[in-house]
Amino acid sequence: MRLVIARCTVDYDGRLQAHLPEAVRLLMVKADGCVAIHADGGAYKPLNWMNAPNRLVTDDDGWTVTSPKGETLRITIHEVLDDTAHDLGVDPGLRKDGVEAHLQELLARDVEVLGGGWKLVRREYPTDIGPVDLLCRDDDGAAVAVEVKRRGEIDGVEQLTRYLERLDRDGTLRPVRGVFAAQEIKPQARVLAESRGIACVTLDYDALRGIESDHLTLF
Amino acid sequence: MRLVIARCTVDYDGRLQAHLPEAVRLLMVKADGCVAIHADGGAYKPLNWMNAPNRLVTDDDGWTVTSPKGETLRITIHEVLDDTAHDLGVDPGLRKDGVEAHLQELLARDVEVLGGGWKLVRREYPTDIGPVDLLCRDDDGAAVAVEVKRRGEIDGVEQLTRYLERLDRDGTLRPVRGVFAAQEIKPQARVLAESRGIACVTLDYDALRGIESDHLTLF
DNA sequence: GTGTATATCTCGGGG
DNA sequence: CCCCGAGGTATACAC
Repeated sequence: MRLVIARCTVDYDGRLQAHLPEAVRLLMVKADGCVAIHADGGAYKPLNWMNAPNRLVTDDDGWTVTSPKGETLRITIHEVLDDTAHDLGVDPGLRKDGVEAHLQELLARDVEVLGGGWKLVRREYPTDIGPVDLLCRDDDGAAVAVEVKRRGEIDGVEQLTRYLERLDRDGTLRPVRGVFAAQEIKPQARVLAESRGIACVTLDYDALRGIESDHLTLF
Repeated sequence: MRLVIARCTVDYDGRLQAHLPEAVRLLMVKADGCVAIHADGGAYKPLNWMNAPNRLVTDDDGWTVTSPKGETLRITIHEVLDDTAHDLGVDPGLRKDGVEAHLQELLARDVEVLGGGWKLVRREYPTDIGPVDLLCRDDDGAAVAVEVKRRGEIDGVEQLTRYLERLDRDGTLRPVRGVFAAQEIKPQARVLAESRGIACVTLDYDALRGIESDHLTLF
């Protein structure tokens, strides 16, 4: 991600036409090529932008961004006040479903729901391709990776499979079993999971909440 | 504007709950207090954000942002890779050309584009469920309600239909015809409109501007 | 303030 | 690819 603070004027011609008079602004260029021009206010929406894919050409006076759809964004740069770049890597992504987030939290508190004597090692256990929802140890001390979903579909099984493949390279964990836990598991996902030796568990959200309530009442 | 590149995890609790696992991201704090968390891709929308007004409190482990509406954004900062701040000043603002308001304005000046002898009664003619874009009288003095859109889709036809139903209750206007005017009209919208006796007109923005220019040159 | 309509809406799912 | 629907929609404007 490249961040440039510059005094600039901007002209956009595409779905409409827009013009920004000369002022100091932030120019943000992301790794996927998208460009956004931010003022120092006005919520998160930029004044002007171009979504990926597009082509950025620089010259002595500024930048020209063109998209395959025929949009053009011309940024005339009068003065550069700062210019930095950072490699952020691929983001593991947002977990946005309130129910799913809560499911993971509830399950983390009561991993014994998955098996008697199980212990939680940690939530969001990191691997180099992203975090596993839960890493546990079963009653024999064997490692178990758990993927939690609200609706269990094939891509969730694929995701867990990739994590298992990574975790299995760690000698302190190997062998790592997998558990696919969801409120509802699609038949195709169940077939795929079980063909890979991944256990499927159907979660009862209300029952988990009930368990939570019981624990809370203990205190 | 403060720009921080940091390895962080994020939890939002408000209108929903959301969680971001640990990764390197851009934290943007604008002068009005709003906070946005960007990954290195995915258009201009941040992964997570908090609009102004809000309160930002920092501690040893990160930031806590709270809004008056009871939302909280917790940013746990594991490592700071960069931290800069710039005073951008107040932006002179964006000038747009070609949005629906402009189309409506152009058409209001030249309602004869819709039919010879037509007269504008008023723009934004009020009904009890919202304003009609244009109310006109045709060459026979009959009332015509015009809905202007940049892109004519089904919901625009529904909107005009609701207005027509209201206007038709007014004895001084009844019967009221409808015209759906847009730069581009989707086939489904056209079919629905015509099935309801609503005429469709495709607008040529450049031509309307040309007409405007001609008028201007007359002065 | 509440309500309505717009947006370079964005973003994701399904056909 | 388009169509359709939801969004932590945000934003402007009228009542």
